[in-house]
Amino acid sequence: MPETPEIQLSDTSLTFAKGLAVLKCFDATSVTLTIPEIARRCDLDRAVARRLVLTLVRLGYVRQRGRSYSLSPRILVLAGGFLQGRRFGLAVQPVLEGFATQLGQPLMLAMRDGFDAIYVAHAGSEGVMPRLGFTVGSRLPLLSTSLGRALLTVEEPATRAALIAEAPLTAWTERSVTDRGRLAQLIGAVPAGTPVRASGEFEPGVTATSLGFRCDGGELAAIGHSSESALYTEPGFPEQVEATLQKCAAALRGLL
Amino acid sequence: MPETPEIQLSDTSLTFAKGLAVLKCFDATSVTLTIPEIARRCDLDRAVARRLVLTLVRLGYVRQRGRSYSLSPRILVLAGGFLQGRRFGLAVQPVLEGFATQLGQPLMLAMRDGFDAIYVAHAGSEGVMPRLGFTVGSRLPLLSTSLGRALLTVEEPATRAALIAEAPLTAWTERSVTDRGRLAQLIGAVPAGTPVRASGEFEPGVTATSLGFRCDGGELAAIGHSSESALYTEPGFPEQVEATLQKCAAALRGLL
DNA sequence: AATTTTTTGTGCGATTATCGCACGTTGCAG
DNA sequence: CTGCAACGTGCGATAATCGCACAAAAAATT
Repeated sequence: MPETPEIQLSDTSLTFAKGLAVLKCFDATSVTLTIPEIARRCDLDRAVARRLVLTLVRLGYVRQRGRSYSLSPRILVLAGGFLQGRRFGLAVQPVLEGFATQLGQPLMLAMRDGFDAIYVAHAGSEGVMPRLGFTVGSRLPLLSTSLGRALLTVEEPATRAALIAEAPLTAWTERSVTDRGRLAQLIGAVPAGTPVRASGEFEPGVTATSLGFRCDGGELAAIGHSSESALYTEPGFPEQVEATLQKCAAALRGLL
Repeated sequence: MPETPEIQLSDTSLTFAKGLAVLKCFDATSVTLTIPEIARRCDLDRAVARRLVLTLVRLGYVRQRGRSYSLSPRILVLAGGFLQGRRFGLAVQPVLEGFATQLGQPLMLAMRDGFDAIYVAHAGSEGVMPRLGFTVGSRLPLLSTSLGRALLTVEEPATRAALIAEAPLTAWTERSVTDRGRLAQLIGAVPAGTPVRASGEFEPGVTATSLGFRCDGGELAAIGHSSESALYTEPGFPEQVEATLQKCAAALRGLL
């Protein structure tokens, strides 16, 4: 199990949970939804879904256009609470930008959330974003990306093993590693702070190197670099990337 | 009134609204909160606050560390639904990046949310972000920034007047315009598509130019540029900025 | 260090907000 | 124009929520 909710069963608010499910069902593929659609997706009665959606409308998180509903930019304010509270704008982003321009290559930062790695920041994004369409909040598969695997290397051994055993394992390309045993070999026992490389497993022709690190506050994160695989054949390039990642991790360790 | 919720009173879920208030009270200045603090901020009974927070913990939106609670990265997934749904990663960001590098200057994109302008994207952020600490989801005052005022210029005249009359008006610097009458002169009657400039009103020594636009889908947005005021004395620079903003707005109009 | 005072965590019954059925309506297709 | 299906919404029964009261912990005071 990824999180340890310590089994707090029924002193949680059911209505609130349903409401959050409604909010969550506005995802990347569902820009606008009608009330019946929402009810079906969340397995709610139409009347219930209606009341919850109207609550979101009244509070400004959702906009109504005729009979269809869509998220309003206000949802970003919630994310802003997280980002600004941890000083992503003031402290993290500048560090990332600095090392990205020094390396001349994009860098990205991710944190784990359950079975996913979540994109939390990036710098020098000219190359990577248009191709993959990543934004803040994008979810990456934990086991099929170097960022995700790097996050695993700093996890407690028990958690690491559990995640390798249970996290979804999809074949994205023909080079994807789909054998959990092989994954355990790759990242099951490496010491924390080992750079992780993946070539063409998630996206053909793209190689990525990532480094997980444990922050002073205890938070886990991973920084990564992604570029065309060809670049990695240039002498010294992999070493340069890894050195930058190490320095960047060291700089970020105290900030989060 | 900014939004028109059309007075849907009591077919909204009270519990859900309270839960969202709890989620919202984790803002930039409150990274970690205890249950009693949350209860006080949201004016809730401690037991109620507890149940709502534990719900957030169980669903993974909040992390518990001893007696204090803080947002988890999962909150970004909600924002990701908005960002990816509108193709910010795939379509919007590349356009922004393109024009930003062409101009050699940072560009930023904002949308209105009530009395605030909300930062939704930026490109070429080396200069502006470290200084102001803006992130996706940052809230800017509508009347005191060029981005905010540009958003007003594309609003319906009635809404525009209402916002000029009612939106908060804080003096950020000594150059801030704090007279609503003067603001009405500046932006109350200009035609949609007029660039808006502000010099040192929000931040001393910084001049910003912004342009509001109405997208094909009806969404309102504004793109802006911000730089040291000195740059604007170079001949041709203001014109170059405005031309870029116009082209960028035209390119974005069909995307949102 | 011991005691007082304040603050916090949580069980339980009354009450109230919520659920989901039912009906009336709207949009769509034949 | 008619029939059908999907949708929006009032209302009573019911179950989830509220907030009090108590216990425990922490903090402040003596």
